[in-house]
Amino acid sequence: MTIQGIEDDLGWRLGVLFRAYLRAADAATAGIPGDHRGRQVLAVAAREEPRTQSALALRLGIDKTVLTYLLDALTEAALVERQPDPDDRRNRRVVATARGREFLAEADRRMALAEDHVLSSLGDADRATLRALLGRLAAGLHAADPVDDPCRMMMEIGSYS
Amino acid sequence: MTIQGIEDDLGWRLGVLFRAYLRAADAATAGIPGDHRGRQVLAVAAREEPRTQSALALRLGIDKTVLTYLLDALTEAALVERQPDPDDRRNRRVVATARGREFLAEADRRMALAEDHVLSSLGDADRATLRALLGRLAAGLHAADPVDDPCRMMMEIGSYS
DNA sequence: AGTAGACGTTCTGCGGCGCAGACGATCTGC
DNA sequence: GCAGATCGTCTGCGCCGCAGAACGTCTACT
Repeated sequence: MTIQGIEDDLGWRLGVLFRAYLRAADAATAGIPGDHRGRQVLAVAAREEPRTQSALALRLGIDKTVLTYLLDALTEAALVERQPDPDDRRNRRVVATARGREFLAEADRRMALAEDHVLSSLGDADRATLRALLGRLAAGLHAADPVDDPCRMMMEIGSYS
Repeated sequence: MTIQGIEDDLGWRLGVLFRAYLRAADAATAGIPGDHRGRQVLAVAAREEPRTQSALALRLGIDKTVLTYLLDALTEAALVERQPDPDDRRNRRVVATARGREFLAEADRRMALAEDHVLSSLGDADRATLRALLGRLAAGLHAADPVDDPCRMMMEIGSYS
């Protein structure tokens, strides 16, 4: 009924959704160091075994300095290990331990429930549609991510006022 | 091709999208104190004139202590004013100045371009679908927000391990 | 072989923000 | 009037993104 309320704002919608997701995800991953981020690190470590920590951080979109102490915590909990790369001793391969894989399986089970909780406003078909659209969008954005400088976008938009 | 890559994760997709949106939005709102958050405050102030700062903060999902210095910056730039409420002198009504409304109109124009940039992977029909789904989702989540304690969700999920 | 530059990881410092707690000013119910 | 609640502000804590430096390691060039 409002002329143009804030709920029409894409940023507001994304913010509300993202915050709700974060709270649900952190509740579902309580017990894993780093909560939802720890689970994401664990998931990539278990399923992709990235060659370098930088690659892992870039993939997750988190800062490499944050990944350092996230890995410290996960290592201390014996969920992952930093293995020296014999081919290039600068690199640290991050691999999940057996215990880490168990935690990941349990965390994934709980995350599925948390996601259902967040998406509970939508029916099954709409959830699938939303996931698909988000997937295409994120894939495109992540591919363009390293190159995506605001400067170029600003050139499209033009200077202020 | 991966068995279950991280790009299948809802959280990863949301994170990539949200971060991309934030960067685009902050670039588009450069010049407004508080960047994209300043614009949101300005938008609510101009279009809804909330009775209290608490209501404004709750509506935007930001912390009231953050809103305090966001309003300080916006006030110093003469975009909004804190007006004492004659009915209840504890409250501060936040209203946009004429200059604030001009800035908001310009910012909205630039934000529309920034959104197009973020959503450029999608066709017009898919963008509309995504916006609609996000709108329903955010509306439901925001309505449940104040009551949405992780504890209740955890009861649905069950205890760990 | 030797050296300069590039790369990966870690550490430090800065700034922003969510969160909890405290405080003064103000309103409301008894 | 007075106790308790509410609103706005301030302070302190912790997390995280970002920039920069330091150190070990690899690569390329001479």
